[in-house]
Formats: sequence, C-alpha cells, structure tokens
Amino acid sequence: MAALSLVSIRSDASISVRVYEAIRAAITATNLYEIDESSLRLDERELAGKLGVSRTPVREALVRLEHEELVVSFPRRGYFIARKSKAELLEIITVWAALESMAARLVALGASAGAIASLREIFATFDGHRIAANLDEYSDANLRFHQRIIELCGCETLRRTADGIMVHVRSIRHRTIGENERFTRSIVDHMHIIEALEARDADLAERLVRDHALALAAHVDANDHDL
Amino acid sequence: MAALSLVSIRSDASISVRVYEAIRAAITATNLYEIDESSLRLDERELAGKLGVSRTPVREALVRLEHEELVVSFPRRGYFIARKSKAELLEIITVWAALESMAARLVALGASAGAIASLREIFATFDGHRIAANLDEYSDANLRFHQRIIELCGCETLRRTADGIMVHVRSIRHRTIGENERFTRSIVDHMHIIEALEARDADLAERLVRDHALALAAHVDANDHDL
DNA sequence: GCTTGGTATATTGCATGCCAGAAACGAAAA
DNA sequence: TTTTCGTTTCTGGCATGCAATATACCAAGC
Repeated sequence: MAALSLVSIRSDASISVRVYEAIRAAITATNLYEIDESSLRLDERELAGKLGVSRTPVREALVRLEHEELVVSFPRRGYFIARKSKAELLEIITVWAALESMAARLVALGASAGAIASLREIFATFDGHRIAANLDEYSDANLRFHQRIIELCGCETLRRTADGIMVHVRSIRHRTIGENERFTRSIVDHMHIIEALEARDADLAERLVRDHALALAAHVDANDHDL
Repeated sequence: MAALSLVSIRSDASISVRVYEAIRAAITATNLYEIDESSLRLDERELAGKLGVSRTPVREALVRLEHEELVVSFPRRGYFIARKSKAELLEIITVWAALESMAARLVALGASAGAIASLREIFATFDGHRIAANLDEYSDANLRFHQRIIELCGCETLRRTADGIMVHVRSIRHRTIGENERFTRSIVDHMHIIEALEARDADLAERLVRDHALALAAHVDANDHDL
C-alpha cells in the first residue's frame, strides 16, 4: 500500500456517545452551585428533542453520567444533575489527593526534564499582582497545573480515574481560589512542588502534593458553610 | 404518627440494575484469564433471553459495565468481557496503591482501636504452615485485609473508586499469591502495616501500604509474562 | 383551614421493530 | 492454492409504542 498518512476517519460518533459528550460538556460548563433547583432536572424527551435524537441514546448517555456520578436518578422520577454535599466534596478532594500525590511520585521518578519544565511554563506569565488582577485566568492555570501532573505521570488508568472526579475538583478550586488570598499560598506551594520534581525527590513531591490538596480540603471544611 | 420503625420498602429492583448485578456477578465469578476467547463475547439477545427480559435493560447494564471497564464494546460488533493487558494491570495496581495508602493514612489518623484490631483478626487463624496448606483460603483473607483497610478509612468516595478496580486486583492477587512463596513476605508486610496503624503512625502506614502494593506490581512485571 | 381521597396528566422503564454495518461464507479469478 | 469480490446472515444502534408509577390538581370531609 502507498505510504499515505491517513488519519482514522472515526466519525466514531455513535449518537449515544455524542449525546453523552454534549450533556457532559453542558454540565461541566455550568456552575452547579449557583443555579436554582428546578434547572437540575434532566428531562429525557426535552433533551432528545433539543438534540434531535430519540430517547434511547439519551437514556444510555444518562446511564453513563450516572455511573460517573455527574447525575443521579430517582426511579420513576427521572434524572437530575448531581450536587455534591460538603462532606462528599471533602471526600472527593481526599481521593484527588491520593491520585495526584501518586502521580507526583511517578513524575519525579520517570518524567523527562522537558515535561517537568512544562509545569513551570504554566505560571510563566504570572507574577504576584498579575494574579490578583486576573483571578479567573490564574484559576485556570492552577487547574491546568494539577491536571498536568496527572497527565505527565504516564498512567492512563490513573488519569481516567482522576478525570471522573475532575469536574468537581474544578468547581471547588474555582470557588475557593479567591477566598482569603489563598492564591498567594497556592503559588508558593506550586513552586515547591516543581522544585521537588526537578530534584527527583519522589517522597517530597508526593508529600507536598498531598498536603497541598489536603490543605484545600481543610480550607473548604472551615470556610464554605453554604454547600 | 405512631412510632413505628418502618424500613423503606425498596423493591429498588429496577430490571436493568438487576441485570447489571447479574452480569457483574457472573463476570466476577469467572477467572477471566483462563477462559477461551470465544466465551468473552456477550450477546445482547442471548443475555436477554437467558435472563427473561428484553434487550433494553441488558444494553443499559452493558453500558454501565463498560463505564466500569469490565466490558469493552466495539461499535457495531458487540460487547466483550474486558481482559486487561499486563501494562494495564500494572497501572491498576498503581492506582490501587494510591488509594489504599491514602486509606491507611486515614485509618491511622481516625479509626477506632477496635476497627484496627479487626484487621488482626483476619489473620488470627493462620500460622506459617497453615498458609501453605490452605492457599486459597489465605488468598481470600489477604484480599479481605486490603479491602478492609479501605472500608475502615470512612471515605465512601474512596471506597467506591477502589471498588471499581477491585475485581482486577482480586484476580491479580489470587494469581500471584502462590508464586515464589510470596505469602511469607506478604504476612510479614501485613503485620508491619497493622503495627503502624496501631501506633497511629500515618506516614509509616501509608508508606508500608504503598510499598506493599508496588512490590506486587514489580513482581507481576517480572514474573507474569503470559498476560 | 387543613387534611384526605380521587382523578388526570406527565414521564419514566421496558418491549419491540427496523435498518445499517460487520462477519461469515462461497464462488470466481489470478 | 490464494486472493478478491459478492451475497447472505447476523447483530448492534436507534426509534417508537405501551404500560406502570409519580406528581399535580381539585373536590369533599373533618
């Protein structure tokens, strides 16, 4: 065969997974904790109608999302976007801490120097007062940093597992970054983590990442009473 | 109202979740790596027929199982029981190590003395030569030990996350426990872990649990070529 | 006014039918 | 003998219909 570099056609798009992705994206883009109760409802027919498909793929998508705990179903009553209680959010951060700290260990032991350097670049454009001025932008960088550690660890299973709870962690970090000037502490922590990774100190990197995440949990526990 | 202590009726049993549980139980009870390729196939109509239901709930159950990575689907070709490659098994053990070591930390910090003592009881009936004689029985105890640490940590989200990969860890541990007299090393490790928990040494318990799991990964990597 | 009971409506859960795409088979050509 | 092409059959993906249950609404009784 001629040496054509063909990219897989993969319109791959079974309708049900496209529906899944569409709903997931819509939920992810929503600030779950600032919308009113009534819009948490996910009506099968309504979704099917809006997306121009039948109810079957919508139901399959909802089943997937339920397994992912992004939605909950009440038998015979329907599907609803899942809001996590404060206790559940604390648990999620704990699991995240477990996964990201293991990822940090793996990065310290195995990632290339270039990969680790890419962590530094995420914050390259920020200095002290640029953070306060562009808090949203910094919050995004912050999330990318944590996500990137998990990507770099090279463990696909770990990445997928973390991905499942990422959406919740994202909303927590976004909520809390502005509280009590946490970002000043945050940027310092991040630099220490990067330094530990550069020094290939797996134990230290692991500990720093874990403590950084658990500090977030402690902060949420102490400060966010309205969850 | 009279002070009747009523328990929820929970006939709970939507057909689709019962189908899910039935298939899941069947897969879990199978030794995935000792059956031939052809029986990995999961035929929708066949399953529906055997279970006496229509294809719809079967499909929903398969979607759930796919999300759980117990089965894989090839578009337009069907669902198959998922066999993990060796690389994937190593990743799974890594994720397990992350979760169980965090659980150990939480147990050391927060579990009751009685709870920790219950870990010791799991091995109460075993001594050195009783292990070799009843390897299957010891393997079960071994699995219960690790699962129990995760239960005792009190973090439901962590437990559910671990549950999702438990089935694979189970088969790995069961496979490998007899190799190279690993059980002698295993029982010693377990005792050290229990001692660290009793001493409330969170850092040590975490480290021991992690290293115990990662040693399993290293063993699989070195010894199980036929995966 | 509040509670209780009954009816209507809406929506989910499941069954089933149809169609497109993949595998399996076989025949013909190289 | 091997490969290629065409046909058949089978199976999953989706649409849709039907039945059961939950909710809403309203009327009647205390």
